[in-house]
Amino acid sequence: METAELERVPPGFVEYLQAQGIEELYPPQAEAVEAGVTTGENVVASVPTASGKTLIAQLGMLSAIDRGGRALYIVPLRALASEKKAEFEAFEDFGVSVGVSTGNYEASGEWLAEKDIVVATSEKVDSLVRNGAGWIEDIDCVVSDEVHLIDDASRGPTLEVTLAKLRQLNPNLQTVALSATVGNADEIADWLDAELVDSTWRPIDLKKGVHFGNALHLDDGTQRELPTRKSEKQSAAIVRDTLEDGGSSLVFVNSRRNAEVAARRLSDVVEPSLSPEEREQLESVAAEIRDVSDTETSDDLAAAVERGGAFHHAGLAAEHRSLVEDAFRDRLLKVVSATPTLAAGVNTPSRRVIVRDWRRYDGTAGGMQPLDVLEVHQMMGRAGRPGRDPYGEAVLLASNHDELDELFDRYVYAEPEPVRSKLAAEPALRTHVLATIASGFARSRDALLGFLSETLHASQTDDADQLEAVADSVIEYLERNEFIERGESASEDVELSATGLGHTVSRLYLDPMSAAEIVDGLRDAAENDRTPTPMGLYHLVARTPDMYELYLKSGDREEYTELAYERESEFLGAMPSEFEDVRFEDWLAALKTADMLEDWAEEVDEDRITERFGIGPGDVRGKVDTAEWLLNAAEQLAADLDLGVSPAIREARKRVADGIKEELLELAGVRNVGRKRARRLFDAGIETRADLREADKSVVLGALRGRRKTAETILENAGRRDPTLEDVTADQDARAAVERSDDGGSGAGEDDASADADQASLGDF
DNA sequence: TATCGGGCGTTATAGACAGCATGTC
DNA sequence: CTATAACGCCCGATA
Repeated sequence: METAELERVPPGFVEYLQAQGIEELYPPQAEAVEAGVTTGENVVASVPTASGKTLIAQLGMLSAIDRGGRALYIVPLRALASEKKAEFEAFEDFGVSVGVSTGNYEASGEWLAEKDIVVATSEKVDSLVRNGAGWIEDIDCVVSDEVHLIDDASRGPTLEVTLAKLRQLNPNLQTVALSATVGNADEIADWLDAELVDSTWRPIDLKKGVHFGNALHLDDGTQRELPTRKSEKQSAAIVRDTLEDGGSSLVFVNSRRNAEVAARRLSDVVEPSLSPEEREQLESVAAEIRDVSDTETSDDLAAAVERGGAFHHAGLAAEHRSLVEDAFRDRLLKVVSATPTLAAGVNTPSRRVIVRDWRRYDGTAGGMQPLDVLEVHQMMGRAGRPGRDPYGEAVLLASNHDELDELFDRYVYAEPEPVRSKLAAEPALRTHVLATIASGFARSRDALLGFLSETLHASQTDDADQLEAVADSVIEYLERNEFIERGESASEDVELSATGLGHTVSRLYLDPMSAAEIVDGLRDAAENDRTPTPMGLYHLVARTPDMYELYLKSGDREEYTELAYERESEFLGAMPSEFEDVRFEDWLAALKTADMLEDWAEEVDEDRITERFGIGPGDVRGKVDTAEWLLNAAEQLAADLDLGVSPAIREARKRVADGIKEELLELAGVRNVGRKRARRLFDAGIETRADLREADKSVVLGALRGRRKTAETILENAGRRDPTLEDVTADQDARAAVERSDDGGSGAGEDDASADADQASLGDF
């Protein structure tokens, strides 16, 4: 089918496609049109990655918009939300507006009501539904990207419940679900009353294979010689081979450390082949990476990037990750070794994909477990860049002949697992049962069970008993913790309604178990008439299920047991017994997490923290972010319950959020003043907002290292009458002081280089 | 005498959503 | 309970 034949899409869209050289629809896309994506029909598309899924979604959304409707695009990751937004923004040329809504970006619900297309994460959509955003009911077409993630135990139920709610809110809603190739796409289609487009067609050929010894064995039965040199690893040989062919490689490994080690080694392979121009460009990417964070991880990454390689895992800061992704997409980086983050994230195609490790440590299973077929297929699906590579190649590595056969059976020829709902589990139902009751979707036990019968879970099981049993125990839990109340029991049914506290918990998007822990801890403090300390609060939020705790390493047990006794008086709620309580281990892990948060709020340097706790900059930022979020929730719970501890919580929250000691709170409240600037000003004797308004301008300028423009903005934000700094020279004492304490910080000031000379002489001394 | 390499025991193990109200170095 | 790779340490061989 030709794009010119497309109907029911906004004028301009066909031209937009043609401008990109798209004259003809791919077979799965044509199938989707036949199935009725453009006429409002529900469609489930189960097709390989990079086979034009997005266009199917666009056809659904744009035809809905053409009919005067609006569309919602649900993604699993924030990074994908930004990627999709950027992609859809091209539609603004023909009058289709786009907005994003994720936790950290563009929260305002009303503003989104104006947009034709809204991109959001599943949790955000769930939250919008809970908070009664009116415009959600006006959605005519919802797209669920990566719908197979319903299978994920921790986040899948949210997507499942959210889709069920959207469909209940608007019975005429068109649902377009995009899935990787899975074992049971037909079941998903049945659940959503959708037509199924099930295809294995790809625009570029994907060859899958296994490398063993000196040969690459491919799934079409052919073999290619690919020798490993002496003392060279298989992955190095394959990367070298790809390089000689002018392509890039993506290597999937099973741990962060393996990713870092592999990047170092594979950079050795890549480095000699770099051109001078490439070296120069890589050098500048490396500089940007070092700018993101001053940590060992950051330095190691920059060192690899300079040599044409990189690693990629969740210990990296988000900016690190996008720098690596962009440089790899631009073909500047020739090899990236990554943990599975990259397989699920933004689009990073590569000529060759090497799945080096196919087993991963899993503590709950007690050792190494093979990866799911679906996961390996997702990794392999990254092979082959449309329009750039003639084909893609995905390779597993075997170390012996038996493994060669095993890998072919297990992954190359294997069907992916079916998607199974994980809804019938207490943690998932705890939060969704409360939300369903609080937002009025169900006002009784029967209504609740009725709603649950519309989920994928119900369509996948014959007897509803299990779900019902879990739901009942969750109802009991929620009632015991005063989140819901039972009302009249009319005949067999029981009325259910949320308490004020329950509404707050649902609105804050907290796991009820986290809320219960927080409420208990805060009540304990209030009853004993104690003002909680920051450490007490950090520990309180660190031990909730919403915080992913740091892992206890060997030796940590002793260290943190000691710390626990040392600071026993600060903890909110009873400390479990060191000898009798199995929860002690978890409680200690939370203490380690709290200790890290306290370090951050005590202005300990990022690189000291990452070194001390054995984590990356991405972990620090992630935990700080979560703590900030949970402390905000705690503050609102405290206010709701009138516990009188809100000011202490607010202070602790601000301190982790900005990473500052108490004395800097006021300064950091000024716009454009963060952790570092506040410290510099304070050390120069400017301790308050009033000081900022009255202090000697040259001292302010000196403390801010002679950055005139920054200093002016800050003075203005502090409310200074006459913020101009013309004719003011930086106070050299103040300046020298900050540069000394910055420990050789990189900067020359904007206006003169003489400060560099000063610094050098100080350094020599 | 300094350096290298093998053998062996020890150690550690992927990921990342949400509230609220706007801005770090 | 299941694995694997990297690393630190010790020892002995080597230039």
